Amino acid sequence: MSRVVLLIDLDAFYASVEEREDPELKGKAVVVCMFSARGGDSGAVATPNYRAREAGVRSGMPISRAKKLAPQAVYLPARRDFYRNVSENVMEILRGYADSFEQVSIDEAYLDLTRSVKGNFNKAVKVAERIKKDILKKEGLPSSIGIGPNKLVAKIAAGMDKPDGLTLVRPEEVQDFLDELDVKKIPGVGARSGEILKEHGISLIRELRMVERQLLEDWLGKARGAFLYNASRGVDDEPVTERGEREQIGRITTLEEDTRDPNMIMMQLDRLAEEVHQRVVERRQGFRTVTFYAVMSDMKAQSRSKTLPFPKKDLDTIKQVSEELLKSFLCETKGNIRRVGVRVSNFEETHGQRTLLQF
DNA sequence: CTTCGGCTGACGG
DNA sequence: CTAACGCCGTCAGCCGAAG
Repeated sequence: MSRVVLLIDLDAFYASVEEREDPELKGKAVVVCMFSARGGDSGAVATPNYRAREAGVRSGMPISRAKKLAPQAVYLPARRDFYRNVSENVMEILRGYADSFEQVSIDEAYLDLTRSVKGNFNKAVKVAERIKKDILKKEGLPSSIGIGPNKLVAKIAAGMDKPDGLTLVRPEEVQDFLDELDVKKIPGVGARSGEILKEHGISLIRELRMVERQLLEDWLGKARGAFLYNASRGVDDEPVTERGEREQIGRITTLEEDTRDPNMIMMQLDRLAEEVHQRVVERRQGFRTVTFYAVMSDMKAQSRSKTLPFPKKDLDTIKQVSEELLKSFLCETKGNIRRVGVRVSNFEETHGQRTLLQF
């Protein structure tokens, strides 16, 4: 029996939450922004609502550019903690419908319904309609749903009819559905991979399907090549499974001005370290790796990391190691820094630590 | 040989 | 003025060193 997989995507999530909170925004173009510490319009668009998208505003776009396209829009600062809370409420609702559940981001989740609808896609559509009504009623948020025999197809289907859409792709329809789509519709094919495929004369999934696996691996790397070989055929065996805990915890910020003054940078780094530490404390494990991250004036990113012999969980370790990494970074690198960040990873249980330190 | 550590870059929300 | 521009997180690839 075919699997039945749903991908639920909350439409323009941040903007929809703001619209829900302030009815005055209804009917207006709304752009939720991440403003940097530089003041003015420095920063990027997090989420434009669909009205703003009509004007050409897109996620990730500089705010200054968005304002040229949509000067009349309402520009709001992102309230991420608030959105995270709303997201948790929505995810709890969704979980209740699923045989198995996988949250993939703040606004997206996969549900496997194979058992509960006994492999019947018509029933799955009914469930999807109920889910959409449910989150609209309980949380006041619109959503789009894709239904397919696997995560890949469900995800692409969800993007076909937004906002407030519902798209079903039955197993027997998968190949026809995919064939005429642009390869960039495949999740994992972004600007770079799309460019490489284009250079080889490939723009449609139909054309991608004609390429030998080995060739795709040569062009795009072993893993991506193999993935695309399967994806072009609608084949995806990835199970819908609950995600574990984060593997990295990090914070990054934009400096008020580009600099390479260690004192200025350390002030920010200490602040970031404290926020990272707060989140580490909520976790029962310690980290072994600390990474210092810098974006230079030319926007190029670099990082330096250090792995400790034993897991640690204290603030001082984060501060001291990141300072040490910053110092050596400044020695080895020229040019001013625009953004800095600190990240911890490589989580491990700390309990065995004492005996190992005895030596 | 495999695994780990360090780093970069692509990708997505 | 050679474009502008956040803040997350995941994964793969590559390289050299270590086991």
